[in-house]
Amino acid sequence: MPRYDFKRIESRWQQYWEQHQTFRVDDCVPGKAKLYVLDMFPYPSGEGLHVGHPEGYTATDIVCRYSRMKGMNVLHPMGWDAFGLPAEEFARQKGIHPRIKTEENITTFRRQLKMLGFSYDWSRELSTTDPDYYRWTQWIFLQIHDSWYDSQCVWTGPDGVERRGRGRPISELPIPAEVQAAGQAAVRRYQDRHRLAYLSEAPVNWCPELGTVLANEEVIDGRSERGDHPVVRLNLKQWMLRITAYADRLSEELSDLSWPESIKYMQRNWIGRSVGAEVDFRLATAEDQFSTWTAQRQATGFPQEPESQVLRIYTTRPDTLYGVTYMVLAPEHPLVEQLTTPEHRPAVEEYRRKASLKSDLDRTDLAKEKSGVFTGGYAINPVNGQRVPVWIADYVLISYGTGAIMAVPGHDERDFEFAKTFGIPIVQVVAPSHADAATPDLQSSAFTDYGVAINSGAWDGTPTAEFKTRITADLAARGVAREAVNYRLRDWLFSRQRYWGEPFPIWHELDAEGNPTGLMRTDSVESLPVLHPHVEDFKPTGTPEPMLSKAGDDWLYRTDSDGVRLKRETNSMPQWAGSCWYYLRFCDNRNSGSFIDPEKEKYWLPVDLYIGGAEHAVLHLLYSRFWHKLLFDRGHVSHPEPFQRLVNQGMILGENGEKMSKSRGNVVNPEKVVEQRGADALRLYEMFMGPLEQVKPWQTSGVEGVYRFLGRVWRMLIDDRAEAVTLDAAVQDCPATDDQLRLLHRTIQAVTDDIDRLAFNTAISRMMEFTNAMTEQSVRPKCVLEPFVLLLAPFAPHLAEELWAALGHTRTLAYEPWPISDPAWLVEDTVEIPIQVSGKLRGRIVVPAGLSAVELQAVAEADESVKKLIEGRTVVKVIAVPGRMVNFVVR
RNA sequence: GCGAGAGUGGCGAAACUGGCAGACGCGCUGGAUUUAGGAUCCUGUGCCUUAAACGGCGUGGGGGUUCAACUCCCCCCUCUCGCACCA
Repeated sequence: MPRYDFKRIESRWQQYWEQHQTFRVDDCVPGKAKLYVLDMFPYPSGEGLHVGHPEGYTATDIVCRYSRMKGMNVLHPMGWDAFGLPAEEFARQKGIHPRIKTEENITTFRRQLKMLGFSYDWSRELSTTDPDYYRWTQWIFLQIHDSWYDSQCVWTGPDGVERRGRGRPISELPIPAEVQAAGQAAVRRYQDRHRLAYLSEAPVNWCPELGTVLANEEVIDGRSERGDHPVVRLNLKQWMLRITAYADRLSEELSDLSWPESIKYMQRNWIGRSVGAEVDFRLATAEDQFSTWTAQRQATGFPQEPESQVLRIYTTRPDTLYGVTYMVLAPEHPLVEQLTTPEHRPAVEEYRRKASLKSDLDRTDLAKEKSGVFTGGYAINPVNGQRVPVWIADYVLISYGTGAIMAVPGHDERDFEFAKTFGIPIVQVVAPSHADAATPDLQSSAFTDYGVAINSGAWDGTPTAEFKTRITADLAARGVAREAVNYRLRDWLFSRQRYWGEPFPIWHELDAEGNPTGLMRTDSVESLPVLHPHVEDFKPTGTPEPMLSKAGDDWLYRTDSDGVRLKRETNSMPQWAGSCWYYLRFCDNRNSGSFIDPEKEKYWLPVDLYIGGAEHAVLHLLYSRFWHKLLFDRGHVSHPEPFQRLVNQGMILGENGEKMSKSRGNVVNPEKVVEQRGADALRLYEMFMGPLEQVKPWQTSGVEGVYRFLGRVWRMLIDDRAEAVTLDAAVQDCPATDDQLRLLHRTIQAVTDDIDRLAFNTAISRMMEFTNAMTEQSVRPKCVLEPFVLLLAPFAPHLAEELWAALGHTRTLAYEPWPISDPAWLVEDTVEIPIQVSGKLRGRIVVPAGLSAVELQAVAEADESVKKLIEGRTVVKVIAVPGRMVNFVVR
């Protein structure tokens, strides 16, 4: 009667774990090593769980269950990244508050995850939408807002490492005397400009339909990624976080992390550090002013900001200055107005208008032909006094470097293309350094390699690398250039106009007429969280006016104790905010006095193993590191990095080998699989499919396979013809045979090694081999089966618990010691050795184990079958590898 | 274009440091049990030749190193992912 009834078994043990709080973990347990294993917490979508979720979650669960059995104190939490647009869109369509829909979705996700038997400590559950949680998200924002970046500060952190650059309290920002003299308001404005969270007016991607600005990554071909709505560029005042201040540390400190190289590469690439020079070109308004200006510069040096008559460019190739034949400004560049001559004005205006409608992403589309217009203006090349025409073109971005370039078509692909399109001269100033190298054909493509200088006056013959540093130094001495570092990374646009995100703890001061003065105040820490206001409907305003501005006056306005009238900030934070620090809150999710207790932070952090999809390579994982470093600088956390080891699970494809999607009709619903074959079967199958990090297609027949295996394990121990759950007659309390012990210990060894390597697929195959061999035995000793059940437990915990109980145990096996393999049983008495003749397999002999090379050769040579193989041949050489093979090399 | 990873049976895959290629599972062949189906158990299963493999060929293709190569080196092809006017 008791077939393998997974429904009964799984619900029984899930109830047991819940009732006994089996996986509740204490903080700071003395004498036990800690292990913090983290899953990327899900966005609880209305769709419910996807088969991709249990893949990573099962992997971490195996590691956790295994590590507990090895005696470690394991933190394994789960929560919800639940702010975001979908719930708000739903609210807009159905008129139901996003919180209600969000809670409904969380309930579904929680039920589905519990159904899979993951050993989470559910008492640590959190949602980014809980006021108790986002209270601290707002608090961290205030920490960022209260900080400035002192790039010169040299200091030693609690990790004992000396660093340059530190986020420091704004109160410690040195205020220049002239600012101080200008009064309190000037000082406050000065501070605001230096904060790590600041307001800035910049062109952004505005999506009227969604009612919010979007990050560049969220815009595809001028339309929103979500919903495919049009996106326009608007100048809007937005909150920015100064992540660029941390660019160097974010890039450099990657090297100590155990992360996939590809992810580190992507982050470094995203940060995109480049070293070059800023060079000033005097505008050619009147020839004679150039010499006056250079003489002046020689005396005063290179100024922080260029004068109004000067065009500052950034280049990584100052060695090609003699090859400059034109210059390009981004269409938005402030000097365009001044440079444009009357006859070129209409064309320039038209070009600027068109460019303003394109997003950065559109403009950087490589497939596009180069475009641009001549301004009519000229600048003077500081190396040789040549007049150079100045163009505007959208291949130069205002947001990178100085928003202006010197163009060297001979040695830059983009400039080459542009020069070809507009018939601008191309001058060669670099030649290949090897005399025998072919002369580059500058009619067909640019020569971008390093080489030696030519056509560069006295510099001719200087190698590129040397030339770069020397000419930069030379121009710097003349006050017209300086060394400069640039980053591809931009400051993080941190505000959205949505309702369903964290409100900012910021107030704007109003003057007597009710207009903003530009000065701001923050909510006190005690008054957090800033809760969401009631709004009548969730329709976007249709203007860049944030959703929160629909709130009533009681939420929007107040008068401070000093009588100053204040208006609330009505933007909200992006979804990344909550996911930036959730791993910290899991250590101490009930703390009402602080975002985390320092003792607990010190105990649990950093995360030892973080498993999730690669899609967060540069967003979540970079933002999190940034926040963590700021908290580190401000003394709130003790370790400079949050995630020590990162593993990316590979995507699970549909049965047809394509990405799973509703439109392709190849989506597998994990809940259905659990219903038909059980949670243990789903867990086991997802781990058996192949290596964790590999992309792999779903095979329903594969689920059948592991399900059959679970049935075989069941029948290996349980009499499935009996009425109740009874051990099979073959399972006996007797000593094991040598063969059985060898099998057991080999399996223990292999499964243990495989879990350590996260090679769960091979671990499972070893357990299958064990089961196949043991099932053949008519007597199956308990002392062999018990350790096996423990090995199975991390993979198929429900079945393992049930079998453990059937074996007579009354308590959960979750904390039973992990079996240890006895080396004595890992060695065989005899081994089969392949015999090769000249490298080809020709036979096999059975010999005692542990023979040395010399002994093995002697035994092989004495063997009759081997003698036959080499009969009549001349053996030139014999190679014997102990335990492996013998090779007779014959002529 | 640049960067990274990967190409092994009909399919998912294994092979740790160069040492028996294809473990384990799916599928398929034949059989047992069964009224039948299902379930379960047993058997075989890289390809070719063959009555049979103790023969030949086999890890994307070509070359090389080595007694020995999926593994190391060189060239080429294909696929996946990431980046892609960042001066």
